Amino acid sequence: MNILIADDEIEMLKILQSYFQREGFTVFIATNGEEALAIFYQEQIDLAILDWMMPKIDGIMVCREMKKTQKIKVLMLTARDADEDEFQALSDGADDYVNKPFYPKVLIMRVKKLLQIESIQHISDVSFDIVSKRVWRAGTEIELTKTEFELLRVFSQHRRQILTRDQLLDSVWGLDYIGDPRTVDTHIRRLREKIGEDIIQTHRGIGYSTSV
Amino acid sequence: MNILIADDEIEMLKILQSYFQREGFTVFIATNGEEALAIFYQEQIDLAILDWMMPKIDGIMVCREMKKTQKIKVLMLTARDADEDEFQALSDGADDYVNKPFYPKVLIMRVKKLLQIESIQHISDVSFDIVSKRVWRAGTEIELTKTEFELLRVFSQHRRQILTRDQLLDSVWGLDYIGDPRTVDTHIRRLREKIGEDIIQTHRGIGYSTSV
DNA sequence: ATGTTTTGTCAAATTACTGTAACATTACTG
DNA sequence: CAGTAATGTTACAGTAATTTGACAAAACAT
Repeated sequence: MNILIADDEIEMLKILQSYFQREGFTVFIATNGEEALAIFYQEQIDLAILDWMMPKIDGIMVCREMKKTQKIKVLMLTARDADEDEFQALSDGADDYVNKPFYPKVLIMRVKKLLQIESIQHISDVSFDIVSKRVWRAGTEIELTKTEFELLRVFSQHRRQILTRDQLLDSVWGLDYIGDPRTVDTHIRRLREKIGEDIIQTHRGIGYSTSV
Repeated sequence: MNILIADDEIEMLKILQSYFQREGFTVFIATNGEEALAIFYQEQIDLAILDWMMPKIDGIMVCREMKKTQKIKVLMLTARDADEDEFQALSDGADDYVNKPFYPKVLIMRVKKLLQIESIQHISDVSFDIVSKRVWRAGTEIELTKTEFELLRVFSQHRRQILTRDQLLDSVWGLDYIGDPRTVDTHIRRLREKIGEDIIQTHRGIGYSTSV
C-alpha cells in the first residue's frame, strides 16, 4: 500500500515516515501542497495524509484536487482548536481527520481502518480480500487461481462497466502481453464456474461486465 | 468514445494520442483550429481537447463553434500563468481546463470524469449510458443488441432530426456498407419493441426521427 | 526429476444476432 | 374509395460471437 504524507514540518514527516514504513507501507513525503500533488500524479497513491496548513497550496485544495481526479482516501491533520474547519474538511471529501497533536499509533490505526474498508470487497454473494487474496462464496471459502483472482479484482474495480477483451488482457495480463483475446473467454468461464454464472455478464460484440 | 485532440505541437499530439489509444479511445488529431473543426464536422466526436493557443483559429473560437452546433465536451489546455483566461475559457463553454504542463495521467482522468458525467442520456423514459452501454426503460434495465444500441445513440445525438435510411446505414453500419435500406426498418422495429413504440417516429417517404 | 496445477490455444457445439424476403398493414393520391 | 406506394411485421436461414470441452505446454510444488 502506498501512502503519501504532506506536512511542512520536516521533523514530523521523518517520524511518521519511519513509523509507517515499519508497518509495511510504502511512504512518499511532501513538504507542501504542490509537491504533494506532483507525487500524487506520478505514483499510485492509495491514501494521503494531508496537513491542513501548508505553504503554496493548502490541504483542502490538495484534497479537492485529488478527489477530483482519482479514487483515493484522504486523512486530514487539523489544528486542535479548529472546530468548524473539521466539518469543512469532511464535507470537502476528506475521509477522516485527526487533531494535532496526536499519537502516531492513533494515526496508524486510523489509516489502517480507512484502507481496510477497501481491502475486502463484495460482489453479490462473493467476497474477496485483496490483501490476503482469499475468496468466499456465500460464506464458504473457495479457491481461485492467480489469473482468476486478478480478473475478479479488475471486474470489481470497474463495477457494471463493460470491459473489452483487450482491456482485460491489458489489466490482467499486462500491457505488453501478446496473445489470443479469446483466452479471456476461457478464463471467464473458469471464473464463472467458481463464483457463479450470474456475476459476470456477456455483452455480445463488446465484452464482459459485472451484473451488480 | 471518439476524442479529438488539437494542439500545434506535433510531439505532444503523438504522445497524447498513444496514451489515449491505450485507454481504448478512438483518437483524432489536429494541428490547428481549422483542421480541428473539419474533423469535428466529419466525425462523431464526444470530447475535444483544445489547446488555447493555436494557429489560424484559437481554442476559444473552436470551442464556441463546436458548442454552437452539437453536444460535445470540451477540455481546454491553458498556459500556466493565464489566470483570467481561465475564467473566460469556462464561461465560454469549456467544461474543464488543465494547465500546461501536465501529466498525461491527469488529463486522462479528467477526460474520463467529463465523459462519465455526460455519458448517461435520456429520451423520454429511456436512459442509456454510452460508456457502460446499458439501457433502462422506466427504471428497469433492458438489453439491446449492438446495432440497436448504435441506432439509439445516433437518434439521441440528432434529436428530432429526420434521418434517412441511408444516413442511418452510414452512421450505424458504416459508410462502406452495402445492403438493403429496408434492413433499417427491421432494426427500427426491434428497437421500438424494446424501448417503446412512441420514441421513434416514422416520416413517410423521408425517414425516421425521435419524437422528443 | 516427477506429479500436479495452471494456463493458453484450438475447435466443435451452442447461442444470439442479422439481413432478406414475403406478406400484411397503413397512409397517401387522384 | 380504389389503387398505389411506403412502412410494419414476421419468419427464416445464414452468419457471427460465445460457450464449452479437450489437450498440450508451462509453471509450480514436492
